[in-house]
Amino acid sequence: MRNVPNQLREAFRSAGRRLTPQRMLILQVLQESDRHLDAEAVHDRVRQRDPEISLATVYRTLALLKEMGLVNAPSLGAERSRYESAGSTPHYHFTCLNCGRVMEFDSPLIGQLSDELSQAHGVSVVGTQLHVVGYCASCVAQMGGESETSRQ
Amino acid sequence: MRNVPNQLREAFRSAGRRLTPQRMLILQVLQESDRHLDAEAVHDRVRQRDPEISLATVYRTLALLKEMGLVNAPSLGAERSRYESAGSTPHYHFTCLNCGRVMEFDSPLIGQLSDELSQAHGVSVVGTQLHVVGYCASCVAQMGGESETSRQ
DNA sequence: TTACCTGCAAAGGGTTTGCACTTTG
DNA sequence: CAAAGTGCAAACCCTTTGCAGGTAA
Repeated sequence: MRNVPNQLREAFRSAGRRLTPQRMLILQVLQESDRHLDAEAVHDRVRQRDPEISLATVYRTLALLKEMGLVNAPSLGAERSRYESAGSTPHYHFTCLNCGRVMEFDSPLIGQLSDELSQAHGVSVVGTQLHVVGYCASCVAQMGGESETSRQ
Repeated sequence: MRNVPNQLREAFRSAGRRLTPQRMLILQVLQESDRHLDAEAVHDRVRQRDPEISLATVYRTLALLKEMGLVNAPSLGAERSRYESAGSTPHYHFTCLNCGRVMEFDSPLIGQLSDELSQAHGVSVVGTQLHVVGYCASCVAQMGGESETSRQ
């Protein structure tokens, strides 16, 4: 467990977490992969180097890494499915990671994006879905200068 | 079961589906709600008018309505969570509705969109997720001038 | 009349957790 | 050493499904 980037060591230390071989391995697998992996895929790859590692540890580690900001979970807020009646104007969503508030918005840029995509790749766009996550104005204000990353 | 918009009737008829009271109720609840509801929330509301309706029916109906394009499920592809190492360039996806091919792309417009959102609403953007669906170039060519609209 | 639907209850499948043992710092 | 982490297996929870009895068209 040497040859570990100090930055990484430090990230764990300052978060009061331990840098275990399992965690390093999982992080490594994610870094080496160029595509998004689900927990099971991570588990499979990790087991090639450490057959003992459990799926539970993979889940726990992914959650931890995500919390630490070392890993992104594109399907952020992997909450249950939500539905809305169609037919209304297309709109996009912003979800606050702190308070969970969902805001809808729209922008002409999205139309531009469709056009750009059509022209560049010759595709025919039927629909777009945009999900932005971050912190809403009031949570930003409330958190002020705190450097703590908040839990979702 | 009269006073039903003919358009709706027709939508079901042409899809070879039946317009049952349960389905109408569910659709109605979704239309009346201004926020996204998960299956359980839909179930709760629907039961206020028909205590007999089951959660299974709600799930089946939501799937059907989504398939018919009458309902949107923002969390498209409610697949399992996927993870990627943070720090890599953000990328977005285009999925072809015909052949299923997935293409990744990127555009500066997305950055602009974040900026726009930040300025307009004072939010702090952490990440964006864009999913575009449509038909890829080769499928468009192959399908030629067919006018059928496809389901999302 | 007959597909298609519904309710019920059980099964699925991804994710989380309790527990006893191990390991990091 | 004490606190954190791990493996295992059971528990969870949302969602799906098999079945037998309804029901729209």
